[in-house]
Amino acid sequence: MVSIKDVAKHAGVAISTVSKVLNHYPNVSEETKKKVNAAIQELGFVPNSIAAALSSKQTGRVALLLDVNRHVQTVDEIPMQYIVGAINRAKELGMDVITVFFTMIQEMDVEEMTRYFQSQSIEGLIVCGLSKQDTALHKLIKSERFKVVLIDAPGVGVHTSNIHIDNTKAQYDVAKKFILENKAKKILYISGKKNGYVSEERMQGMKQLAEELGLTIFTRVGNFSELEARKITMQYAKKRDAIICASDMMAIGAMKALIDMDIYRPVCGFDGISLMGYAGKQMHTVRQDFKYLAAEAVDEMARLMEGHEGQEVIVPHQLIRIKYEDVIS
Amino acid sequence: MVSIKDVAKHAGVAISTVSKVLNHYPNVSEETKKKVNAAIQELGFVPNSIAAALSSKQTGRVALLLDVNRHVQTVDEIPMQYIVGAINRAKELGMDVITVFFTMIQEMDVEEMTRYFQSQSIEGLIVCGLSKQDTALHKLIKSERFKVVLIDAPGVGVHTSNIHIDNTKAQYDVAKKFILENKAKKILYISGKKNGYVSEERMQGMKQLAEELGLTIFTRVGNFSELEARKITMQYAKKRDAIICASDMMAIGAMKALIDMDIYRPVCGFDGISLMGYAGKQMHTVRQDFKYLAAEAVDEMARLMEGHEGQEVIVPHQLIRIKYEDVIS
DNA sequence: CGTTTTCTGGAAAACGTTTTCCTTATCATA
DNA sequence: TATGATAAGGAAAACGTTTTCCAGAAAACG
Repeated sequence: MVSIKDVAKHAGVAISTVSKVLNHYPNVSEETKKKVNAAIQELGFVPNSIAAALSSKQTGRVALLLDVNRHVQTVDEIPMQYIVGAINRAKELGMDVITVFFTMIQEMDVEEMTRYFQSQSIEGLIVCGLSKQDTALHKLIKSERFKVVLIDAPGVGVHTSNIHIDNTKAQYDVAKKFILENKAKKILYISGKKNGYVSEERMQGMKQLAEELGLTIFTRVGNFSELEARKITMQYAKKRDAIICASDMMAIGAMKALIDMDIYRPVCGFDGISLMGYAGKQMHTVRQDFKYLAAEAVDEMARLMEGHEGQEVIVPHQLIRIKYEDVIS
Repeated sequence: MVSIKDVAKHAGVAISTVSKVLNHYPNVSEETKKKVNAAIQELGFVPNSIAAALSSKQTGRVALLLDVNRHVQTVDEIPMQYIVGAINRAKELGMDVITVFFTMIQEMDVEEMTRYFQSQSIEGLIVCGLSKQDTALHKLIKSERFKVVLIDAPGVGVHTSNIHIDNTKAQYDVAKKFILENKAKKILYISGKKNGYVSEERMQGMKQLAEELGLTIFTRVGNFSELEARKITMQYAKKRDAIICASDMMAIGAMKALIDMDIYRPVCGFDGISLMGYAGKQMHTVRQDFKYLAAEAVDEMARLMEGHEGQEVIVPHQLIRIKYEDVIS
């Protein structure tokens, strides 16, 4: 393995000089730079990032934390979008590769997590879909031992940023459009997780809307589960004239139930996943660009690593009517 | 940051002794072990894997290479299955973190890849969906600089294993069952990628079957593309009485086309993806357990890293009739 | 012409481990 | 009792960088 040492010898300079060239230090003459670069070329030198990390105490390693519950459902495309978005952006930034973790977040304690990340020399955490019960993770974040970017959860600190769409407004807007268009009066709202941040925000949007329109909205907790939404629909849809779901997966569950019951009710979703295009007719929904969200999260992480303070970032969303033609590539 | 040095001092032993305890060396007395472990506990010592890697020249780092063409289609769940399967198994084995790469395999050259993996101190590559044109990657593999496990591509060497189902047999079996059950005579076969290994194997299965049944099978290259399969179906389905596709995504494309054309033809797929359950009626297909496949690939990588020679691993598949109820969780 | 400042580049410590030798001490064997 | 074998643990080099500090040369200044 050819090292910086060999390069130094071959170029007739000191080790430190090679390092300076490698890291684009200012105080190296053009001439020396050329010599060193020539030596690098000739010897086929490749810097060893492990050694660099050890020496500089900076690994640039970031972990992407995904909730294990999400991909039990294999059709859920959102985690993949996060991964693709994050990794690609990380590469663009020359940031060290992102490692993906599927943690049973609920089951780990702070100690264990800290130990793990520390031993892996991970400096930053991008956390997707944190909920209130994840106490250990909350503690970890508060400890400010790591830079943290939260996707879809609140929290700002010196080392903590968060990024998400305006869920309240999005739910309000899409539901309003949907309700007015369908002249719906008796809404069944299937909400997300109890204690989930986004769930509560979306619920808030529904409440605002209900008040504004003078409607009472019948709500059931669907837990972001397709199956649960299906059951709820089975049970309550007959007496309602429209169904609004806090996620597309639940909207799919609802639609499947309606088909089984052989009745028609308009359904409104949330997320804008491609699967919608396969599963049903066209449908009102909120389109979130998860890849973009993750890419922005990485950018935000980069900011934190440069020493900036945490902040809240709101990314835009779109109201769409999704259908098969939109998702086929 | 408390280091091995601090532990040594606190326990009143030498640095090397602590290291030996950490790595379960045999020649350490129980007494010393206890002292050291106590010190580790008291100081909250966490070993630094970066330093260990540098010193031992063993990182245990493995990269999972996924073809970028695959997840342009956001609904393709297979890459995610690979990721989950591989990462979870890696964790079980205590193997070092798996890094996920989305490569435009065709566009990379050997130098670039080698440099990248070398600089990241990556020792093993799990490659998914290699095809014949990927010359650079082929060179890289032949160079035997890295341990390689190929998923769905042939190749065995001292440092190279491969793992896959028996594609020929699977295609033969599922097609036979499908054809006999539907009493089909005029088959349209939509094949995978030209020059793709699995595509050719599956094609081989079809040929065997055609010969055996005395049928001529009309084949078109679908390139594993839903859209392409849709077009092919539009063009040729009328004159055929059944459609067999080399992948479920293409089967979905075909079914969508049939709906648009308002004609019925039985369709046979391959892969057993959950999306099938959402997109259509029930359908014959071959179920591959991609998570398991990836997990086995990681096991195989572990074997290679222990110094064993490469080998070919065939994993089992299942013939199934997939439907919505099977995939909803 | 002497003095200070600015530029370059080198020497060496440091990062936190692993690993290879050595040195004792203990023990069994002849 | 002498001799070798074995067990336990220590000292120090090595891994490949970064980074701090220092030295010398050249340039700028008065």
